[in-house]
Amino acid sequence: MTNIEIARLLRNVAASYAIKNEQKFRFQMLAYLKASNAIEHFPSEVKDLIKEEKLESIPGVGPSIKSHLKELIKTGKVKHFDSILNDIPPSVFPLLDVPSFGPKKAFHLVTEFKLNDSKTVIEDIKDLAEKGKISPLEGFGEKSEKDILQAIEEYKKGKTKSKRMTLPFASETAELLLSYLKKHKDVLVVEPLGSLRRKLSTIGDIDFAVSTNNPKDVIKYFVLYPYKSRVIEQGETGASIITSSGVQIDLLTQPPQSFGSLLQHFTGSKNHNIRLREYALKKGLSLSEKGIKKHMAHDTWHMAHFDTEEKFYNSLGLDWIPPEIREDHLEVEHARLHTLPKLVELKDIKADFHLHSNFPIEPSHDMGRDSMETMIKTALKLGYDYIGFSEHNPSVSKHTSEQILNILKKRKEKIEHINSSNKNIRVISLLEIDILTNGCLAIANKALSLLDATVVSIHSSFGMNKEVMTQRVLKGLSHPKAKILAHPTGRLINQRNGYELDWPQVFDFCKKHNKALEINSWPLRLDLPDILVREAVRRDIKMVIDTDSHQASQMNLMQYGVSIARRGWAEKKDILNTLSYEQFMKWLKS
DNA sequence: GCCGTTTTCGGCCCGACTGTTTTCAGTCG
Repeated sequence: MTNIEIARLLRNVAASYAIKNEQKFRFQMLAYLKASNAIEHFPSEVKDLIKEEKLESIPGVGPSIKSHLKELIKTGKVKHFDSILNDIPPSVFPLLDVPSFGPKKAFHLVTEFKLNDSKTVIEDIKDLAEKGKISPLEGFGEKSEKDILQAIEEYKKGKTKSKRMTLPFASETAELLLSYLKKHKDVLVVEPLGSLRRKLSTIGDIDFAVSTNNPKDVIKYFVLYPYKSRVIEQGETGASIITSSGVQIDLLTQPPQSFGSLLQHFTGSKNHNIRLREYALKKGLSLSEKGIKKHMAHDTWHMAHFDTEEKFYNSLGLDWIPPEIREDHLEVEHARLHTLPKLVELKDIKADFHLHSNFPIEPSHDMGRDSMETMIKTALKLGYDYIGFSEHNPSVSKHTSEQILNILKKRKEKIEHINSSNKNIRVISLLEIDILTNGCLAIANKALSLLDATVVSIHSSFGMNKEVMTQRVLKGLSHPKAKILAHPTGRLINQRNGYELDWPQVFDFCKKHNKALEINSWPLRLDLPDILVREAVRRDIKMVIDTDSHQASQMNLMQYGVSIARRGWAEKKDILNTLSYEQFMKWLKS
């Protein structure tokens, strides 16, 4: 059973508690939701943690849920869960993925109409709404019946509660609206926030905070956005719309003197804010997007306002926390103790090691579009001191080993020529080499000896089981020339999950043998994922941030890789392409 | 059911919005 499946099961248990008696089981419900959320995003699989006796390292998993999870993995079911879930028709749960459906509404409709088929329940409700059978029910009306149809329509188009867009797509969508909002005279400051500001690799919906003294007109203007398809809600301080491309955009406003609190609140994450409010509550303070409320004598409250985020955090006795790490992963503790990491920044980057030029290498996979010279020019513009070219190895099936040797000799001469004629930048001769299914590198040692080092990666047979795949990767990486494992999980966001690896074993290997893991900045990869970066940082594994550019214009994707590194708490010392050329070459030959 | 810089017991984040109500319940972020 995967973490995602377990998380769903726990979510269903929480929903069942809410349906049975939300008041009575309020805290059980919250506890199960918390555990569900934590497990869904935890870097190690529950079944592995059980083996390693480390289940309690998941925040929100205590003695009770721990024993339930052990039972689940051992027997495939949990008596306690069954006893809770048994009273609830299973057809309630698929509805929880539909926007605007929560446990109560789903249960109400399922029992009212005796809808017992989980496979058809969404369609069944759609039929009932179309026939006008829902509006007469107590607690429902004409409008809510229409809203149900709308929500199901959007669900079927793919806007489920978990469907997310890629970071660059979200950035472009945000940019359009940003320039629209800035045209309004009462918009003093506008910032894209939420998951976009925290630089998640995927974005759910786009949030904006506006500083204004005239929220009414700003909101009116916002909901008139030409590319909107409809308005979801509209209030006095905020509104939500859906764009014609199906993206939800939320807007919240505050006057300038409270803008800091608004930024803080709207940036999230939800879990970070919950942690922060729990922390504040112990000091007798109550936090919201309006400011910090302090309980005074005679049951009165004093509200403190903050125009900047720094002042907001500082007034709680905390250092300002970079948005990328506001995920309730101990950052509040570190902020209190003044031990937050100094995260790596884009300006620290001095090199890029994963560049595909158009050198005629007759590669095994896609070739680059631009010449080495063009990419070098771009590298200089980006302020890099050195770069590494890593074209795919020449196709093995189409060449003899002699031909491969000749191609690489020519490439070596070319790079040597570049280095002797251009003193502004150093070029390292690398290659991205396939790790074959048997763990061998795709080209022979004689050819490899023409290179400074190699980047290695998996491009075939993704379906191997975890143990075999791990041995394959480690064997490939054990070659003395292999120094960097590129896009280590092989995932493509929204397209494929990547292969399975035994991560503790991979980390240990890298540490012992001086190998680096790549953080690949390609928008659909962003691989290593942030949670594995965090684990690598904890274990002092070195990483490199690369763009995997196939043309010069893509070299500015570096920013996304840096974002992922920052989300994983990486500092300058963790990232090898912050080193000087000499220091890096020393590592490369180590 | 979880958790600890007042606590191993007694707390548990906060507010907005909508629809259906006439003071609230449900959902969301």
